This record gives sequence, structure tokens and C-alpha cells, in this order.
Amino acid sequence: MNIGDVAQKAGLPPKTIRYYEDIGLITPLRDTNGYRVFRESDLHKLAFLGRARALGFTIEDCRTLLALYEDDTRASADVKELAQAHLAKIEDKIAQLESMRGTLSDLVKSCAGDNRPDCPILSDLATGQH
Amino acid sequence: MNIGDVAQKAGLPPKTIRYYEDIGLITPLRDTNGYRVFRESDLHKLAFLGRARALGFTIEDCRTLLALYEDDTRASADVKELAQAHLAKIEDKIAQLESMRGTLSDLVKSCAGDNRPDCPILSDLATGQH
DNA sequence: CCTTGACCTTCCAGCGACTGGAAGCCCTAT
DNA sequence: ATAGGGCTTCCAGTCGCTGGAAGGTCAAGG
Repeated sequence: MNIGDVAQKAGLPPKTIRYYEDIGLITPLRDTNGYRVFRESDLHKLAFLGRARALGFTIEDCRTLLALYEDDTRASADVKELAQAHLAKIEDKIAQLESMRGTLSDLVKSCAGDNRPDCPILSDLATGQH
Repeated sequence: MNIGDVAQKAGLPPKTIRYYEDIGLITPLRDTNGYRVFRESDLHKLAFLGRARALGFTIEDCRTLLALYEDDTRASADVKELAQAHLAKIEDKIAQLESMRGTLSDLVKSCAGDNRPDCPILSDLATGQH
């Protein structure tokens, strides 16, 4: 398989796949013309990576997850720990964003949004007082 | 005021303040020795920027907000529009993260987290099937 | 056989918003 | 005189790609 095919099947852009090779996540073979040749195992890894990335794992997490996946003697506890730590970070970020949303939506509601210059959004930013 | 003082008062690291000068958000004066000299108005702007950044506005949004703030003839509608667009982005991001959280917390729950290698988290990543 | 166009290759630069570190000047206190 | 802290600039790195340039390769059509 060439990069275009595998990109389509894995749902990842060719650029991303080349990048993953660069950083050593995959190591496809090479044809005599220099083209990358992907095995089924490469495709499988790419799909794995795509799903892990879609869950928000960092590239380094993905590297670890792949290594765990390929290690028959892994302990599921290690995987779970990684996932839990990641989940905690996501929950932190959600909390942050929800706090922003709260403040912002209050501000938006309180702003007339007309031709006049008076604007509680700017006043709040200027003074930190609501 | 020197950069250290203003950093403390504005709650921003000196590095960030220098960066804000680099990109033209503020233009402090200079002492004969080359040190930056901050006026009250600079401090005020920095505090404004700190609050806007804390609400998640991009630097370019902040630039626009500052300009609106300093324009007596602004229409509050312009500010509101910017804030609303930003709010929408935040809500999108929250939705994304919540979807991740949902999947991840299911996976974490389903994983024994013991010494055995069997792990639904890895199976899910490998196959995309739960 | 030649051309066209789609694919592939590498390499370099840029995104956003800083942050770390090096090298060196300045100022104050002892 | 020296020690320390603070200030300066500049360069590089973060993260995960993404865009673009310059050029090689391949299959189909004329």
C-alpha cells in the first residue's frame, strides 16, 4: 500500500503519517523508487494512533500505549493508570472551560449589543469588577 | 515602574510582558539605561490583557478588544459579537472534551487494572469496537 | 514516444503563546 | 571590590501538525 491508500483507510492525512514515521511511531518499508510501502501491521498501528489521538492522548502517551499494546506481558494496571491520568487532565480542562463559559455568557448577556459604546464586557476586562 | 513590579501587579511573568511588547500590544518607555519604564496606563493594559487571556481570548482577539476599549466611538455590538464567537468556540471545545471524557471514563471503568495483560482500553484502541 | 496529471519524495517554515537558557549590562549594599 | 539580584537581548524549543516549494515516478491517452 502507498501512503495515499493507507491515509484513506486510516483516516489520517499523508502528512501526518510521514510525521509519525519521522518521530518513530511507525517504520514502513521502502520500495525501490523510494515510495513508502505500508504493511497491514502499519495500517493497524495508524488506526490505533488515530483513535488514541481522537481521545486526546498526547503523542508520547500514544507511544507508550503502542508499546504496551505490543507487549504481551503488560499489566492492564499500567494502561489504566495512563488513561486515568489523561482523564483527569481532560476533566481539569473541562472545568477551566466551563468557568470561562460561565463568565463569558454572563458578560455577553449583559451587553446590549447596539450602536452605543457602553459595554459591560469591556468594563469587566478593564477593571475586573462586574 | 520596572518590569518586575509591573509583572507582580499585573500577575503576568516578565517574559510574557516582553513578548507583549514584541508583538506590539504595549509600548512602554525606556530609561537611559535601557530598562523598560511602565506607566500606569501600561499596567492597566496589561491587567486588561491578563483578564482577556484568562477568559481564553486569543492574542489577536485581545488586540481587537484593546482597540475597541480605546475607541470611544465603538459600538458595543462589535464587542458582543467577538465575545459571542469566542463563547461558541469554547462551547465546541467543551463538547469535544466531554465526548472524550465519556468514552474514556467508560474505558477506564471497564479495565480491571491488575497484573493481567487483558485490557479493554487497548482492545478498543486496536479495533475501534467496544 | 511524449505529455499530462496525479501521486510520491524531501526539506524548510510557520502556527500560538509563550518559556527556558545563555551571555552580558546595571544597580545597590556591604 | 565584589556579590547578588534585576534587567537586557537573542536564540531555541514546546506540540502536533500543516503548507508550500522543488523535484522524482508512474499510468493513461494521443
